[in-house]
Amino acid sequence: MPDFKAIGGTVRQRAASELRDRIITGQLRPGSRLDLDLITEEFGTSRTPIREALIELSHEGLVSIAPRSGITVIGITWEDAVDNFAVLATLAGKAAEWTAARITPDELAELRSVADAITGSADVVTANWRFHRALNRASRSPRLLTFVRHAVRAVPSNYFELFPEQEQRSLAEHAALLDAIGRRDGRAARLIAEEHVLHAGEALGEWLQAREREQLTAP
Amino acid sequence: MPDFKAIGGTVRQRAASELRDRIITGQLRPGSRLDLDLITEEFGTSRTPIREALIELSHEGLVSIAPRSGITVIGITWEDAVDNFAVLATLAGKAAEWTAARITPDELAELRSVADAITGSADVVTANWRFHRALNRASRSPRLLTFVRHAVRAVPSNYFELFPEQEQRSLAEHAALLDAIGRRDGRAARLIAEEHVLHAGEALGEWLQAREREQLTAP
DNA sequence: CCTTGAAATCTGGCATATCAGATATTACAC
DNA sequence: GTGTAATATCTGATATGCCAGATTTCAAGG
Repeated sequence: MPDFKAIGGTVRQRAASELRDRIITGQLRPGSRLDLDLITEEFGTSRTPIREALIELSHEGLVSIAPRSGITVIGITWEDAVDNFAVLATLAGKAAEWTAARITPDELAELRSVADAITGSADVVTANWRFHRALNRASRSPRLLTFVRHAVRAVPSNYFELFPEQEQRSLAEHAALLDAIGRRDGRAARLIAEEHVLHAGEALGEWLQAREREQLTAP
Repeated sequence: MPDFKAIGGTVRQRAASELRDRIITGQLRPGSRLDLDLITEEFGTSRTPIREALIELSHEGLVSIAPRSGITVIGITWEDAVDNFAVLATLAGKAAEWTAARITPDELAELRSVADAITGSADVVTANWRFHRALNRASRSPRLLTFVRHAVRAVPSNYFELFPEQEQRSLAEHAALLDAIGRRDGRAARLIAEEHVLHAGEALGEWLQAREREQLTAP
């Protein structure tokens, strides 16, 4: 979960982050066309960094760029968002599996303490994020991490602050996961991690679905 | 498996494709620095498209761009390449699961005929690619497809032509997969597809490992 | 000899102008 | 009215040039 609230250094990164969020949150509707010069004007910069930000989003499947023709928002439906979370769950499962196989005793101890730090933390969201980051990193797979990054980017940036009520179940799942990793049971770790993330995805799906109904009712 | 031998239209796409291949195949070694102006000169274009191509590769985790400092090849070790294939296997498994749940009878019939067309085809590689593409598309998940694309891009472009001896096992696995999908057994489809791709990954791993030993022996 | 800091230099980020493919428009023939 | 081809226009792609942050160099001070 990189770039978490980190609004990057370069104009390009900031623009990509901002535009991504507008698409993911539905401010920019699928099918709508984007005017490069208009965005340029809004951001008060030149076209180059905006253009490059949009190229980035096109690789993420959020917009479609037709050479010398136009830029169209593809966006993600709420079904897509749930799919994305399911993919994230699959990736997290694989990460947990590899972590179980590759983690060192020191890292495991560290991971446990990071997990314990979530309880009673003033900033549960960040603490939780740290846990998952440590977990993923322990997989020692830079390749896998790039995929996790992509999946996390497609999650609305404010999502992780939305469901505090999930906290109890989440903590229990963390404990079970750590237990499996401690036993070096990769298969179990994979299943638990996958379910864990999937649960969060289902909650997101319900929220998005409800919001879509609202928007249809009172546009 | 998109962009298969499609060397894109724009300079940026061609450059990205070419540079990616040099990194993946090891022509550009990890740790080596890239000179933007040098590459520009080689491609006979301006810096903009080359720069954008490198930005793309940085998102794929293949190079590291330090703002106003330098561009360094990260590359992928052969362990990374195997990891990448394992990720692809995981994604393919998920795609097969969803395909089993979402495929229409028409699509299934079409998929069977595409599978049959592999046997005795003059171009087995392309026929095989078509099958996997159809399989993935039937999952009806644009999100998942973007991830599959990313994973496929990190596979050496000539890899799929390297191991004809795998053909028999491959065909048997395709049949088993189609059978599972026909039964709408998502769980089985996922397992079979995952194993299927993993087998290919293992072969790649052995090949890369052998090549690395060669290079260490006679550099 | 090591530290420090200022200047030279290197490098990518950004701004701007121009180019070319794609699309829309218009005029004309039928 | 319909089809078509010439043309005007729109839009991203590319070429250049300049700028600022990062790094290196090197000399002065200790």
